[in-house]
Amino acid sequence: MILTIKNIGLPVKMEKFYITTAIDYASDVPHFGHALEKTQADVIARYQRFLGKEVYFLSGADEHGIKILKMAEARGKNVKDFVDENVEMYKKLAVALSISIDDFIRTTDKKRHWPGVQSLWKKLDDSGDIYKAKYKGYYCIGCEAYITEKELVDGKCPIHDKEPELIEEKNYFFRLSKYAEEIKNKIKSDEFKIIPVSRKNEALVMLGDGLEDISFSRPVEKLDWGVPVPNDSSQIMYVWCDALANYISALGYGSTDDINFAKFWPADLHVIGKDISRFHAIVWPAMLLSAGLPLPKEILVHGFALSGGRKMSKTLGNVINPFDLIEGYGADAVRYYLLREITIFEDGDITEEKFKEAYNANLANGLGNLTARIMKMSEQYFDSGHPVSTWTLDVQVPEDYKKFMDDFELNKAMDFIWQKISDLDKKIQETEPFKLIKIDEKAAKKILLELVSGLFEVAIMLGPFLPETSEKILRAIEANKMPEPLFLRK
RNA sequence: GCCAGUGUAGUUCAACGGUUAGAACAAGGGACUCAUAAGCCCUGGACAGAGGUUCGACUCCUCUCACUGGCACCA
Repeated sequence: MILTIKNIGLPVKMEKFYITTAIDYASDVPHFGHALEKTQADVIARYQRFLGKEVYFLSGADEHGIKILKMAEARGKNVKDFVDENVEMYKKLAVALSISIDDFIRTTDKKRHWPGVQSLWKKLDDSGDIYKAKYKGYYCIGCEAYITEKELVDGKCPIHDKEPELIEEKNYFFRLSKYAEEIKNKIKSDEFKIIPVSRKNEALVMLGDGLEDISFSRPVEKLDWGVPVPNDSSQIMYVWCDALANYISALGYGSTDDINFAKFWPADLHVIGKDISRFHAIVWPAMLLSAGLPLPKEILVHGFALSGGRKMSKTLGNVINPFDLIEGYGADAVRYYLLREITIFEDGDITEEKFKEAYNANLANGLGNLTARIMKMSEQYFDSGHPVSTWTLDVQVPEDYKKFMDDFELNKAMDFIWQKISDLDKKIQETEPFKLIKIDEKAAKKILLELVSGLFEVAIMLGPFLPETSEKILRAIEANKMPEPLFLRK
């Protein structure tokens, strides 16, 4: 690419930026919500790279736990094969959506993940925050698992219609209670920042009356699909230590090669869903404090994607498969919808009708058509005498755009870009260069140059959002050629 | 149940204690033609309900209704 961007304020020293998504539970294939979170995180990662930072973008899979064991069993599959297949689909989704992850960590990875998890456990233990105690719970023999009181229907397991036994067992607990005050202060002061503010307030409410210690392991005879507790073969780690540790195990924490850990930790941003905000706002920081590690700088809690205003569910028949949509409209079109039509901090809605409407209005008629009309004129009017590569396209990224991006207001940044697109359409209408060219060639070319510059600016701003499309537009400008239609009307 | 939040045109969102409550998409109409029958211009359409505070409320308060989130060792 010959085109260069001037004046975007590249920092002198290369800053690092460590960003993560949640690791996805490999009990099933990915659904629309996974596509949402990955895409949101991807835009932030791409924007940070654009700012000149050295970005480490991590995603991964959470593959342990009783639920996965059951699911595999129900499908008559070996657990390992079962998670392998599902994880493959998550990786496929990332590729299909152009998610620019640098790394993908799996909790079943004994070489990369387990050493980190076990090191972390030992650290917590060294701090005196791990202790053995009795755990009481309702155990359903049919399920071979504990079920929560809330799951009970008339005091019975809803699946087996049997009363569960109240049993006690010994397992390890983590002294979560010890860190409530410290975490509260860090959240309050934004030293550990939770956005949006509504989630921050929720976290503070949860911390309000202190915390109870949490169960951190399970007896191996109840659950053997997980990471073993160090120095106690009778216990397997429960989800907290195992899953949350992915953020540091991926960087080599606790292994011989921890260069990345030294370089990238603490995380600059954990992108997570509202369903797991408690674990990231409270449990994870407590573990880090206990281990003497710095807390992540920020966590971003996003909403969910609904379909027709309701949760997607097979029974309702409103499930939208991300792969189908990508196949039908292309990755950038799906990204467009996820990033603009769904507000990052709130729940958003998607239906095929809405998707198609937004696609036609904004991608085909808006961006695609604008690119075609500008580039057609450019191709025609700037022929041999105007080699495009010598143009000076001095484009600054507007402050408004930067502000929205820095605040993670992705849909507003998109709105801003589309305002530009609309302005350019109006400008063509008002100045009519296609008529002017016959009367005053010089004036027409001047206007056209402005239009191409405007399109260039749009393409640059679009980079983190629609990488493929941005690239196509930049190439078209560089070649001074009207490209193939970017988005065909559907 | 408790705590917090939301409720504005068909849809998604905006705004402010005070001239005719903005925008986008969708709908209807018009002039154009560089373009993907796209774009541009014009038009119709809304403050959940009931009280109250105020000279005046969509904006503040109370109640009602609806929805959402949190208060879970569900991942």
